[in-house]
Order: sequence, then structure tokens, then C-alpha cells
Amino acid sequence: MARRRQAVTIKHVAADAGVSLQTVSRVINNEANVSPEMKLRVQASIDKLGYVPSIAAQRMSGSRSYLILAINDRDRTIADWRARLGADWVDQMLLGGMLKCAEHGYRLVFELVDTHSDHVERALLGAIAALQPDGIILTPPHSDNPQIVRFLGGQNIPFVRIGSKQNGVGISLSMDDEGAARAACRHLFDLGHRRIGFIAGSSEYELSQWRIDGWKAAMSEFGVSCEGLLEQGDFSYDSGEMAARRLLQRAERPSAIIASNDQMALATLEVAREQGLKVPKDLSLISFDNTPIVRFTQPPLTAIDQPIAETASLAVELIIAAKKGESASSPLSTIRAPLVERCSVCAPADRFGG
Amino acid sequence: MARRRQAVTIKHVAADAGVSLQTVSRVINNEANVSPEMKLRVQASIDKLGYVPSIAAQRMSGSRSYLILAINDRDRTIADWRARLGADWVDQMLLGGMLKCAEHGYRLVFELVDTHSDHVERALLGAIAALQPDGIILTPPHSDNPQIVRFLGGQNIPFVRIGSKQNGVGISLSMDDEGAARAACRHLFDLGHRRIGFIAGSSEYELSQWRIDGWKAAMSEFGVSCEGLLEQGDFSYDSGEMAARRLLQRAERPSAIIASNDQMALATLEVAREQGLKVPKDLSLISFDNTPIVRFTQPPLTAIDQPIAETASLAVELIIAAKKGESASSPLSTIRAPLVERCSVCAPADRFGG
DNA sequence: ATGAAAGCGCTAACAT
DNA sequence: ATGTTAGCGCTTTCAT
Repeated sequence: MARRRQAVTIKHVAADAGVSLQTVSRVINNEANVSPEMKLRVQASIDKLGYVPSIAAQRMSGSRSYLILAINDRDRTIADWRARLGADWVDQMLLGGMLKCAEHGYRLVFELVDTHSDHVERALLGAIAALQPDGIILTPPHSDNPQIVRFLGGQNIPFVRIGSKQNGVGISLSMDDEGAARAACRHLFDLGHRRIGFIAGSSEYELSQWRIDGWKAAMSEFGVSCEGLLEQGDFSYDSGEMAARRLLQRAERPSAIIASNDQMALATLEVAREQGLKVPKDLSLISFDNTPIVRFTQPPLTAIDQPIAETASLAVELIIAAKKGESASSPLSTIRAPLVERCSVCAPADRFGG
Repeated sequence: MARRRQAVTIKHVAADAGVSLQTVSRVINNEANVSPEMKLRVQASIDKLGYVPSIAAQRMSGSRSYLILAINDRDRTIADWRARLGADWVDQMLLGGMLKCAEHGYRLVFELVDTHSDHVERALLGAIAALQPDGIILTPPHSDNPQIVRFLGGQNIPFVRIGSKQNGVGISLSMDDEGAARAACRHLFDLGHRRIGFIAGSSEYELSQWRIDGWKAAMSEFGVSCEGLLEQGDFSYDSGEMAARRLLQRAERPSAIIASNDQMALATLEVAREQGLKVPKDLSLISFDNTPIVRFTQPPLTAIDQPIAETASLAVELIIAAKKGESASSPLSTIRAPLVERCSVCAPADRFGG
């Protein structure tokens, strides 16, 4: 393949408009100190020649690469893809992140990093050195990985930690998991449920605890005991199955269950079916995440939506702002996670759900 | 944000190893004319310092950017993401494409382009000029868009056209849609079906015709008439619903239906339910694509798998090979699309499926 | 087999 | 408000 040069460079534009390179550069970057007429003249040449700046050259000279790195967990992502179960998280990140990037002339580069490897830093360094991104988006469970966070803290690159509430290095950004769990619990309570079970997610993810906290807070607010109503899962279908079994074979079985993700809710649905319990008549069910699948179960599940696209979009905005503002102040934003009502919830058969 | 320089550059390595920049460059690029000892010495310095080449600098001087652009249809992709139905196509492309890229030190950059816009060329030029990718992967319906293909043909960048069989500019790569349709039809025939209906996809996609061709070829081979058994859809759920209705309200209704994608199969399933037809007892159903959703319908659908990951992986390989070989010969590869058996197919109630 | 010099396209720093 | 100069990190070309 022959040495492929840029077809139209800033030089061509400068020559065409009869100005210096610097002036063209100023117009491209929307900088001050360009007279309106000059700006128009240069822009006309740019349009005429179809000039587009080379990000490689921009990166070489200036400090911007117009690349934002979205880092996801390698094993989990690949496993989801392989299983061909869909990877809603990825899709929604791309939706929110890519579109926002495009608005600002940036590009989102999706990268997989193996968390559990000893070489996390190596992997990160590789991506950073190769791409020189203007910002990095971390997703759970990376967001609170001390090794990763510490390393990035020393790199002088703005980074957003999605799903983290730990203030400190980087910009923390999380969805309102606790509030959402609380709202789900209240929804059930208002319908008359009292024994509301909860299946927790993997403790590797901080948000698991927030979801538990929300449920506990709500229960305590209602003056209802949590005794025997909390079971540990790890987000996998199997763990959900076991947790649901434990919950449903109790003498005083719950009249409603909140599962910390969709897979565990699916498992709960299956266990209920096995035990001859109709959902929602005999058991109400609310899941977290609202991935595509919950619309196609029987019955379709009421679920708490995880607003990933919105979050990714905000992450990009915060990075670009940090880049501009020359400083990355940490607003610790929280994004609301709404409850999507479908058909897996109703009032308990015997009021006060015993 | 302060001007952020590369932490470790080729200069540091050269100094550390006590050699010239050129020698380091040769080692990085695995070029000839480096003595084994020298190579080892340089590699040791690279490892010690944790040096990773900057792709921006590599692109600036040489002809490689180590970036491969995967171009997808903007409207459709965003619509799928928005609907939160999952976007299996995207996930599978990333799976196959990213992993293969990573093997070769490349990165896949996912890009959305609006086909229907008058400014397709502008959009493409923008991406090409900005990124200077080493190759481009086109997906349907872009793969056969004459405007796009013509434009890329003049860009001196290897590009793969997934889902295209038209030889000519670029490298064509397609899944065996015709063979798969034929196999699906044979599967039904062998079980005793004779009246096998077919719901076609949007004619904007060439593969729609291939799928029809496969079905027609099989029917003709069996000596069965296609009369009244073909209905046009456009891949949307609604179009599938209408097509299924037309098919199923015929006096001599089909005992089996092949739908050109999963959404239309879902619609067919729903129409059957409405009309009191049990699947598979009263109606056998096979869909195309095998997206995540077909495992969760009642019953789970037998489907033809679209091996997108495998195809994307091969696309990347072909691009890298073309780049290396300094020429892009067009092998016109075809990838097998296997039938995944689930529960939506059985022998017809009355043998010879009238 | 190794090295030196030139230059890729752009922007920061410094003129004017 | 505009222009000039130097250099980013690397590879290409051309020495040796």
C-alpha cells in the first residue's frame, strides 16, 4: 500500500484562502483573534476543498486527540457476547457515548481490559500510550478498582468513574441505585406487600450494596422487619435460582421479591413456576436493569431501568468540560433510575402479604 | 490541561539501549536487518521502560494508523439501541472485529453513517480524513450502495463489503444466505411439510433476495409450487405481522413458515397465537438471524444463525492481509450459516402439510 | 547491519 | 488580528 498522504491539508486551505497556517488552525479550533471576514473566507476554502483535520497531526502537536476511551470488563463483556444473550450495557454505552462524542467532534473508542489480570496497569498504559485519549470512561467493576484508579490518577487524563460514589481522584458518576431500590420497595408496599424479599448482587460491584441499602431503608421506614428476606446472589442466573429457592421455601415466604438484576429475576420467575406460584398473583417480582429480555418473559417484568445511555452521555460531557476547563472538578452527579411498570407486580393475594 | 507529552518515546528507548532511533523502529515493526542480539537488547529496553508506540506518530510518518473503521447504518442502529431491543449485530461485530484487531495490534473504531443522506461521501470523507484508517468494513445496506462503493474505490484504502456478492471494487464477504434458506426449507420438507411459506425481507438488502432464492430453489427441487406462499416484508415487526396474516388466512394455509428475520418471526408467532394456531403443532416456524430474543419466546424458535462475529473477524483479517500484501485481491468468501434447532418446528399434523 | 537527516500535518509560543 | 518558527514521535529515504 503506497504511502497514503492526507489528500487535503491545512496547507492547501491556507494557500487557497491566501492566509497563514495559523489562521486556518484558529478557524478550525474556533479560537479568538480571527476577524469575522477572515473566518468566513477560510471556512469557505475549507468547505470548498472538503478539508478535515487529521486527528493524528492534531494529537502530535496539540494536546487533544479527540479520542475518548471507554473501558469495559473484558471477561464479562466477551462472555455476554459469546453467549449471544445480548450486551445491553455495551449497546447503551455506545448509544449515549458515541452520539455525544460525535456532537463535539470526538470519537469513542471501546476498549476491553482484564480486571483480574496482574497486568491491568500494563493494559491501561498500552491503550493510553497508543491512543493518547483525551479522557477515559471507567465502568463497573473497574470504577472502584484501587489499582486502576490510582494508576489513572497519575496520568493527567480526565477520567469518569461510572457507578462509583467514592469521591477522590477522577469524576464519580452514578445512577441512583439506592433511590431506585427504595422506590421499588415503596411501590410494592403501597400495593399491600409486607414481606418483600431481596436478592443481592455481587459484592464486587459497589452498586450491589446501594441497592441493598435502598431496600433496607425503605423496609425500616415502613416499620417492617428484613429478617429472613435478604439473600445473596452474584448477578448470575444460577445464583439467582438458589437465592430464590431459599427465599421461597421459607415458612413465611415473601409475597414479593426484588432481584438485583434481570438474570436473577429470570431465575426467580423460573423457580416460582416450578413451585406452582403464579407471577404476579402469588408472587410479585421487580428486577433491576431493564435489559431487552425482560419485555419478553411471561409475564413481562416490571423493572428498574438503568439509564446507561444517559450516564455515558454525561460522562462524555464531563470529560470534554474537564478538558476545556483545564480542571476536573468532581460534581459527583447522580442519575435517576426510573421504575418501568409491566406485568409482574400486583397486590398480594392475602392483604399484607404474609 | 497541560500539554501532555508521551511519557516514554522511541528516544528514551534508543538512549537506554544505546542505539539509534531507527534500530528501535525496526525492532518495533519487526523489520529485517536487525541482528538477534540487537533485537534482544532493544526489546529489553522497551519492556523495561514500558514503551508503547504512539499511533498518532506512526500514522504521521508511516502509512499505518492501526485503525480499522467499521461503518454501520446510523438510523437503524440508533433506532435499535433506542428501542432497547438489543443490537445483536453490533455486539457480534465488536466481538469478532475487536478481538481480531487486538490480536494484530489494531483497533476497531465503530462509526455510524447515514446512508440516506445526500452527504454520504462527506461523512465518509470526514471519517477517513480524520482517522486515516488502514481499512474499512462496510455492512449492509452500505455494502452495495453504489455511491459509497464508488467513493471508497477511489480512496486507496482496503475495504470489505459484508453481505455483498457483487465482485468488483473492494473485498466481498457474505454469509451463505441462500444455502441456509435452502437448508431450512429442506429441514421442513424432510419432516413432511409441503406448503412452506416464506416472508421476505427488505429489498434494500441484497441478502433478502438470496434468502428468497434459496427457498425457491429448494421448493423447486422438491417439485412443490411456491404459488401463494411468498409474502413481502421489510424486516420490521409490523411488516411481518401483515405478511403472516396474509399467509395464514389463505384457504390453503401453509403448515410452516420461514421468516427472513427474527422480528418478523416474532410477529408470525403472535399472529398464529391470535388465530388459535399452536406453534409448532399447527404451524412450524423458522427464523433468520438467531438474535438473543428467539431463545426467550414461547416456544423458543428454531433459527438460522447469522455468524456475524466470524464474518467480522474474517473481514479484519482480509484487511490486514491486503495491507500487508500491498494488494487487495478479492477472494469473495462465503461463511456458513448453521441452523439452530429449538422448539418451533415439528412434523405437520396432517402429513404432507396441507 | 546500523545510523543520520528530512519531513508527515498540525499547534504552541512567540513575534509583529 | 495575523504571521513565523520550532517541534511533537515516528518512519522513510538515503547514507555508511
